[in-house]
Amino acid sequence: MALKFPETPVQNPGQIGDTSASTKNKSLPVVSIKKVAEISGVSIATVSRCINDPGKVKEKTRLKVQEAIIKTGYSPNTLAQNFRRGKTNMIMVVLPSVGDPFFTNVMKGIRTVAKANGYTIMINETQFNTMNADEIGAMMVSRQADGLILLASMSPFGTEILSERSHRALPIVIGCETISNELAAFPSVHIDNVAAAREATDYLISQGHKRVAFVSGPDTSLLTKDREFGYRASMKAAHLQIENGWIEDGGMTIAGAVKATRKLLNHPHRPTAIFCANDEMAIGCIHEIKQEGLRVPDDISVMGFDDTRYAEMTDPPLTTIFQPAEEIGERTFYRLLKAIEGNEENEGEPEIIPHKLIVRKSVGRSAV
Amino acid sequence: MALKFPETPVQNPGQIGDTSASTKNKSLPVVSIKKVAEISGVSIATVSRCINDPGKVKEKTRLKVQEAIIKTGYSPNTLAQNFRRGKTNMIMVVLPSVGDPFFTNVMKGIRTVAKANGYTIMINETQFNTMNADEIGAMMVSRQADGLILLASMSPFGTEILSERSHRALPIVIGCETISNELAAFPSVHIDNVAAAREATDYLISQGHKRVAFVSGPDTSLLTKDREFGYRASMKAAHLQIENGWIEDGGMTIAGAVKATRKLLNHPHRPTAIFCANDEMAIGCIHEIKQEGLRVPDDISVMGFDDTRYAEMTDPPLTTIFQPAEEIGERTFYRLLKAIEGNEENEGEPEIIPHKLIVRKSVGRSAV
DNA sequence: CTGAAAGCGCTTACAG
DNA sequence: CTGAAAGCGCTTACAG
Repeated sequence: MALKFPETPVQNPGQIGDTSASTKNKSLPVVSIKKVAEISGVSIATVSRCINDPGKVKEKTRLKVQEAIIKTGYSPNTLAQNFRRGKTNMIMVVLPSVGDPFFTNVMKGIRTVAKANGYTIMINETQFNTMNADEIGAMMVSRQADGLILLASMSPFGTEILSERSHRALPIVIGCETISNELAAFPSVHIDNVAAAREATDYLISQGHKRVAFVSGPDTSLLTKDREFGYRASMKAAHLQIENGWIEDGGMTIAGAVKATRKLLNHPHRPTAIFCANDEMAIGCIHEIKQEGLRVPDDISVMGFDDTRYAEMTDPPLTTIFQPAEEIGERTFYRLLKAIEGNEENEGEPEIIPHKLIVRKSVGRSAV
Repeated sequence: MALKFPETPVQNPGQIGDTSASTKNKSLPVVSIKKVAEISGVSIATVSRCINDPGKVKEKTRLKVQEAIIKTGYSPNTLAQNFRRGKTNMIMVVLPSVGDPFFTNVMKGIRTVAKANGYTIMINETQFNTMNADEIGAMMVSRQADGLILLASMSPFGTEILSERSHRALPIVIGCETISNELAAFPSVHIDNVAAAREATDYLISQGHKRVAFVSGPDTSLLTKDREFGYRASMKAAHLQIENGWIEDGGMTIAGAVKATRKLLNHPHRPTAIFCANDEMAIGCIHEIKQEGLRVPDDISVMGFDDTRYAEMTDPPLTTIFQPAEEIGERTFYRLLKAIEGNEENEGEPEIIPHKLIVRKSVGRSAV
């Protein structure tokens, strides 16, 4: 079995420490700690102390060094610091897409706690691609961050590798996403997607709906599967049948939901209510229903999931499940912090955050 | 981040490396190049060559090393590599907020070109705070990325520092945002916001509107100022007066726009058309207009800006200005690449990407 | 094709 | 309070 070596070797990396300014690239030579030491007439150790532990340095020395730092415009080479310390004080958040409104508040929560603990956040988007184990593994071993928060869906395939590796590389916490058995060893923070979806469907049924359809995400999304599972459980408990074609994949996007909705509207047994696995799809769903000349909720009711800021903006305003995104973010970071510090106590235990049904105007009583 | 991750899972990880595992933190000692060299009976230089320039190594040696790499689960310490090479192959993108739909396609464009050139993207959000020169400066000197793409608004205050710094640290390209004089030395890629806003306003006027209001972003946003400028220019050219209170700050958010719209609706000379500086605010604006029992566009017309994926979803669908977000992203990265390579030729020259007026249904003929 | 060695810029015990 | 020195893990001329 062949090892994966980098496809492109580094070309002409240039001479490090070369002080001759190139003609093309105008950047001046970067000042190192050595230069500062030289100018201020102390050792590099002392310069380092002035920056990292000023209390240990005599006032007079410190001022001398400070002056040299200002004069030279010196700033420590973070690359060298990180390398030397074996720590970056940076954590990486992996999410599906930067433009997904759901993550606004998750990030807010993460950032709040991160900032308070001296960590910088870097975001990496998968751009809707399901992360595979290799990609996550690569991040884990890259050491470019002290920990990893995974908010993106993972391909269930090959994830066993991770649990094995997890003990030799970066701490990981999984947020929002439901996790597979293979990843059960990782800490996770999320709502109970099954229960929430069940509650949503129960509500639709309580409004007299008997023909309830479900717009799901892609098969690879465990989270979606959980929501689908909750929907199925609710229907079953109410002795309602799910007809063939009532579950359509909307790909978690507006465009996908529009297509899925079109199919549902053309279904021989047209549903009276459509439960979308996220608000984004509910937006597309409502749009398509109206496009077909039908009314929401008079003709068809629509239920969303997430309660993003757009949920209140749809016409009619969307009835949906609220996920406490900010809180999930906060807790996710908190647990990562514990894992980084080696103090994570409930490692394998998922932390369940309560959700809430938000009743607005997109669900009405069934006409049939 | 270099994606170097052996495809093969580690065998018997417990037996590898020394066994001084701490009790609390379960992570095993990480394997270094030295260990691999030892096991395969070659020098670390050769191990390094196997990874970075396999062509230079004898087949037989390579296989031996490969075996040791697989056996140990070795993966190069990226921190050390980056430090040693003085290069990260990573570029950092700074944007205002994760969850802003506008950036979906900008990022898509950036990522496409970045990937093709072997760069990894890291995203940093300012979380709606205007970046100040110091923050940008800190990123620039941190060397944690090879270049910086700024998509967030910058406080105009203190930016002179940057132009000074720019010649001693990271290459920067500014995308989407209009730039101030102080930053004029940086390459930038954006649409002509003044012209686009003028065109939008001209269109409203062409539909018979004489009382046109403008919902702006915060004062710190140059981009918004440009759009406001275009609006003013159009009104002036049509000899239409802008009444006091017709320009309201909506903070670029839905909530802000709702408030701004409320004020506009209560204005003694109520506008017949409202031009919002972005789609996000237009969504809030339409919502508030309907909330007040008025119709769009029958009673009041609404114009957006950006043409995000939600523009088509509003009811009525939003008439707006299309920004070729993906193209902006591509061009922005391309210019950054040139700057990193020291080949940027039109450094100070902004690159203007064409915009387009998209007519949907939120603007009608003025009733008055 | 391979190894010994220098060195990237920093931090930190250690000794004074 | 300060300096000399070791060393983090890697890459790469240089010499063979």
